[in-house]
Amino acid sequence: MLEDGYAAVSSRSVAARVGINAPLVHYYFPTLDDLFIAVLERRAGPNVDRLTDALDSDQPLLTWWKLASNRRGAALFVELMAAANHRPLLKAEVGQVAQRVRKLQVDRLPKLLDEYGLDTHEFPPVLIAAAMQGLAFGLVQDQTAGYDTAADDAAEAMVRLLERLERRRDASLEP
Amino acid sequence: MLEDGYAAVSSRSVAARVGINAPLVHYYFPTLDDLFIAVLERRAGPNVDRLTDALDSDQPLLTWWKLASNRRGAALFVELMAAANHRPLLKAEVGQVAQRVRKLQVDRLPKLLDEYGLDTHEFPPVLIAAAMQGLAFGLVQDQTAGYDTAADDAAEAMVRLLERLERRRDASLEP
DNA sequence: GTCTATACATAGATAGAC
DNA sequence: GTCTATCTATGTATAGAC
Repeated sequence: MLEDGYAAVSSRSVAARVGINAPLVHYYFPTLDDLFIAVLERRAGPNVDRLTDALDSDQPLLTWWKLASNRRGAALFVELMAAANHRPLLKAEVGQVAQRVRKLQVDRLPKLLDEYGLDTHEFPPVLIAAAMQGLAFGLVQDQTAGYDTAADDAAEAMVRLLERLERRRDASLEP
Repeated sequence: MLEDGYAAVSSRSVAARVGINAPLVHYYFPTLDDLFIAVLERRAGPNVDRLTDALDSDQPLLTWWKLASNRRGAALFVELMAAANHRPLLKAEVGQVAQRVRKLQVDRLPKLLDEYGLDTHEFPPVLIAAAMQGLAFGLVQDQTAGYDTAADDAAEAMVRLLERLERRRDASLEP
């Protein structure tokens, strides 16, 4: 899926990779939808756990940012998004995962933003959440594609910005 | 492509839509790569022009934001990204377009950010550019998928934030 | 330009032997 | 569980008539 795109995932290609025959893939996953959904499910659980840990860590925003900047995760996400566009069952699953993640973030952000000294009226939690995810995704996508070095510069600037915020939070929490 | 994903774009499916025969598609576009690249090229030109106009308008950031929030554009972008993952020729074209857009943005942002009263040291142009694109893309993607209303809330918050910035710029430009 | 006919690869999925 | 054999649909692409 990462190498050749979701369209290259077939019972035959999967079977060849694992060294079995195509019909056996259908024995475990009756339809390809089942297989795609299984891929999503297997990733979703651990990722939600990692996000939870990040938001509970010493440097919530910075740790979250690094998590969201994972290249494999972003690449897989593109494929799942594109695949979901014409696989209704998969689309519903992606939607459920997205909601769980968003809820987790929005529940914890009000307290965190306050600690960072950010005005939640000017920067609503839901906007911060979308910005973190969207920006990380966009930068990683650019970096992976290797279009130019602008994305690298932006990523470094973002890390510096978050480090400043973490220092500010530390200072306000332990005066 | 928007309805069923890039994988559903075949000489047969395209021909059926336009009411011609499959081989005729190959007459105009020898390979499918040529067809995908033509789709990209036809969109790219006008979009770069629209972005240029936006950055030259009365409300540069707000106009740019609305442009970046276009649903059709975002959906098409997902498909082209995913398709480009396993079509080297298309990938190179996407890369060139991305560079042109990024350069346009980064060239004009320093002056604009100054007018908006934003410190370019704290918020480098390349970071702002990536944030605008990434955030808009993420929100539109969520909205199109219809996962929940969080994306709508975030989009509204973003527009309000940008409107405040535009007012601040107006005040500083015509005192 | 546009068509029919066709070559050839690969897809999803099932039947049934072992 | 795992296999072989197979059905049927669809894909990219080309040859060659009109």
